[in-house]
Amino acid sequence: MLSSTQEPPQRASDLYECIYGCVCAVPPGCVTSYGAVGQIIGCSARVVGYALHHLRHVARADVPWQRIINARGMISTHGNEQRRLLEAEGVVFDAQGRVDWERFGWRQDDTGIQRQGDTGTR
DNA sequence: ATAATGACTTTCA
DNA sequence: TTGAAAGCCATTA
Repeated sequence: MLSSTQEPPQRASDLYECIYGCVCAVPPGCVTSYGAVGQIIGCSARVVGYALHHLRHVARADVPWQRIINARGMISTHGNEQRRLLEAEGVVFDAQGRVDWERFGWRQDDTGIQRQGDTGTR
């Protein structure tokens, strides 16, 4: 698999594996959003969040759940703690506690920057 | 089987 | 600009 970081989900449990695979595919020092992963694997953002939350129920230290933040580039829950971990990864937060998608916003097709003048201000 | 929940997203006021 | 409500889909009870 050259680029397929995850395979099509055959079952609900496999769907979680897809999500974990996609999260694991995120390089260190980068962040992505729930919706982004949801679009990549083909499910809603809520499911991604639910899957990541399920990580607490299982031992999945291999999954950098910290790199997954909400669409606004901010952290919803466990803010301060997760933010500290991301900073340890090399991610920088601005005064508003937001991350610059221009620099850290990772996508499956990060082979090039393809964003369109989005300054990150939504 | 149905109902409720949830680490989200987007839109309207 | 910020704030609140609805929509979304899978999991769990």
